[in-house]
Amino acid sequence: MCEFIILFLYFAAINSRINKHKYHTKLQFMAKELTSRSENYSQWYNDLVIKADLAEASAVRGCMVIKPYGYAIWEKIQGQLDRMFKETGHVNAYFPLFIPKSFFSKEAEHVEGFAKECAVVTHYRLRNDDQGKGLVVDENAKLEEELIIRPTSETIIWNTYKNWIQSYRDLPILINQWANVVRWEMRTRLFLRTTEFLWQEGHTAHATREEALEETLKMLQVYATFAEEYMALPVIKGVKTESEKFAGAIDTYTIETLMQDGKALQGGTSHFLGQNFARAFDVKFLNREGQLDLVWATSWGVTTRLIGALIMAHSDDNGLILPPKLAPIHVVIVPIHKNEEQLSQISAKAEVLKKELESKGLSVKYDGRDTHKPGWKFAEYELKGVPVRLAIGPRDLENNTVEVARRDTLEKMIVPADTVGTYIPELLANIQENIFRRASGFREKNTHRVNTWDEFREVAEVKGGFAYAHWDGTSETEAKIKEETKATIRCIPLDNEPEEGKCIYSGKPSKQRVLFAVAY
RNA sequence: CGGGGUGUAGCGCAGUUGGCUAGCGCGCCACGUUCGGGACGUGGAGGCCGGAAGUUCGAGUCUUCUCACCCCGACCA
Repeated sequence: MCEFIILFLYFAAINSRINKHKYHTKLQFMAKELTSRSENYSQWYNDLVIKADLAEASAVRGCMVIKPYGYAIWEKIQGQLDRMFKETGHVNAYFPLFIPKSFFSKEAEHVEGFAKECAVVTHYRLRNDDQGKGLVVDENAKLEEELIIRPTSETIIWNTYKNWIQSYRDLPILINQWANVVRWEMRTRLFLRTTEFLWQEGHTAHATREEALEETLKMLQVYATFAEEYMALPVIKGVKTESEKFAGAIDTYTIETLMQDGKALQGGTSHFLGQNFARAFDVKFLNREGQLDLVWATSWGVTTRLIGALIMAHSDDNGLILPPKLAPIHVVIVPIHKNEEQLSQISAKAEVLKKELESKGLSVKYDGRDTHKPGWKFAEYELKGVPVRLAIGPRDLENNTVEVARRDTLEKMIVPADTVGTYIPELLANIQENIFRRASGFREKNTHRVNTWDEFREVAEVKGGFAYAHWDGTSETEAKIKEETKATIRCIPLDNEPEEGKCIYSGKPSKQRVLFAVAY
């Protein structure tokens, strides 16, 4: 308690020192060449992915190259999620990219759901054509059984689990894998929907229904915590309707997020698979009572799509805004100098600050390149969403100060150089919080409780955002609503309060509101 | 997979009723002056005009086919 008070007073003292030197400037310039959100939101997104150097289209239709800066964000996401999976008792493993076609047909709903978008390997050899047509498929090298490139791994995994499980003592199995999957999509967009994408898929096996259900919800909560605390993205947890659930699941749980254009984006899913896959692959175990029983299953995943969510939730017309906890670079230091001598003095000072900040666990980049002017660098790092920028010029050398600029608000202030080591970590925490608060505020402003069909249509077709509305619980009504407005039921929220009402479409009685939105 | 659009230098574009050595801006390279919000000057490099076939004395330009990408629908994380 005593330490706490001392610490508090210490920070208060620093803050008052900073305030003396503080000035605010709201910057009005626009980043060159970046389409504004109001002009064309979807173009803004495309521009941003390219200009921030996150990814680009590849020579392969529908597939992207994730560039180093984009991949660095994915590595931050992976790193944190992997820690959280381990903390909840999971281990990593790896299963094959190829799945024998026959495995797929074993679970009826599952095939039904994925058959339309599978890439299939039919041959295993190429040869040089005798007629000079170049390299051709060797028809003599046809596979006995075609291989599917995994769109998801339930089938190969449950085929394997069958051999691992004999008794309740072999359970639970709590495995995750980091992998790539392929789903042959017609229309693709960088990060949001590509033919090949990276993801993580957890596959667990349990002795009881209760335990599997608990696992499903536990991992949903891991995703929700990750989204809110790391991505600074508020989520709504819920369960999918029959028509929106995973092919082969009993229930699909989801975290739903809202993007700046008013469209919803599913951030992660956790499936309660019941005994469906155990039945399909004949995975039985001897329970404590000495009876054979089918194993209970879950699976759960998030994909590189999260990077798309990160971009669309927070960024502005100047470029990316990354939450500090997922930013590859926390702080960039830019020198401002008139000559070589000044540059070397400033560099020396910058290196000291860099070391100090790095000792606090921050990732710091000093950009001492002489090939670009400071203004160019400012714009560049704003485009890339680096949360904090320090600028050091001759005036700062004289006054022993640095200029601190925060990316989320574009505010600039002068602070004493000696306080940087304590001030910056605080500022980063503050930015993380502010971004989350801003996204939450946006979501609140764009969440509507609607009671009539007209109100509903206005949200779906004009205003955008989430609509809480009564629904009669039938797939028919759900399909009609989608057909007429493009809005879908994102989920039935877990924290729903029961409420008597009438379905906005059919007028039939309803016991609760469900969450509707037009979605990505 | 249906409807619409675009392919000319790394990127964004111009290129006339078919005609001479295919241009412009940005970027790139060299040198110099600059550097507290995307600097400027001078010089330079860079093109099988998406690909194939055809019409023609002659094709970036006309015809056919093909491929890729973008936008709108159906499908999806």
